[in-house]
Amino acid sequence: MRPFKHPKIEDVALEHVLHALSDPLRMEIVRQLADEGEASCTALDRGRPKSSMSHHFRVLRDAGLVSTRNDGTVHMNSLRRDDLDKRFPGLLTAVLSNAGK
Amino acid sequence: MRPFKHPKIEDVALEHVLHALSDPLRMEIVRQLADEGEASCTALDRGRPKSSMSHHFRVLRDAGLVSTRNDGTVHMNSLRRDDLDKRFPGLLTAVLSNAGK
DNA sequence: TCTATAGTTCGATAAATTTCGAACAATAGC
DNA sequence: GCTATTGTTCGAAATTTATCGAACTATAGA
Repeated sequence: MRPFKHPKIEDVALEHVLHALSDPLRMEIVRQLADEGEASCTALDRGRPKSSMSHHFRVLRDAGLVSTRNDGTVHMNSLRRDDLDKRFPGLLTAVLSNAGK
Repeated sequence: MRPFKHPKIEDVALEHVLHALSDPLRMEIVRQLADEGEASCTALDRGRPKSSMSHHFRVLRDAGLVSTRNDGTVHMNSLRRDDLDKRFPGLLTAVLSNAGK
């Protein structure tokens, strides 16, 4: 499996970030990544099938929120926090501090 | 025309706010309301038909972002900034300071 | 090489969203 | 009451999104 394509942070649109975060499952994923650092896809499913999770991680990657690296058979996902803080100062902090509401 | 129903601010979900803001036209509306205070629906259309604007304003109202009051035949819309700042501290500021990106 | 594991991709279906014209409702002003 | 203005509601079509099973790919380890 080839490494994934991640958008350059300057190409990331606020609109896409907000859309990615407007799904409860994706918000929960982002929240957990913020709390716990890296995580594999299966570590964050909630009994949902792999194909659904794969879809959501792709949305998060395409929106510039998440970075995925290959480690053996496992895909480790992490929040692109530094990138996002640079591109949209204060946004992630505000969102995460209000997440779950 | 009866006054509109606006959700109580404590019933507003972050998820719905982010979804409402993930549309470029709605983001632009919110941005202008933040800049210029109240505005009528037609003042913010961009050549779009009335029914489309009405739809977007309804999404914004239902998401708790916008308040609409009746003034004669005109509907004046304003951002529920105080309510939103209370419910989601820092969120609107962060979004608006990054809007347009 | 064989097998188990992790995740992607494909295809189909269902649900939600966007868009806009047309008909309708409410108010202001004459 | 009549008319113009503002905006809503309805209905339909087009697009996007979510969901999930099934087939497939890639890697680790025995």
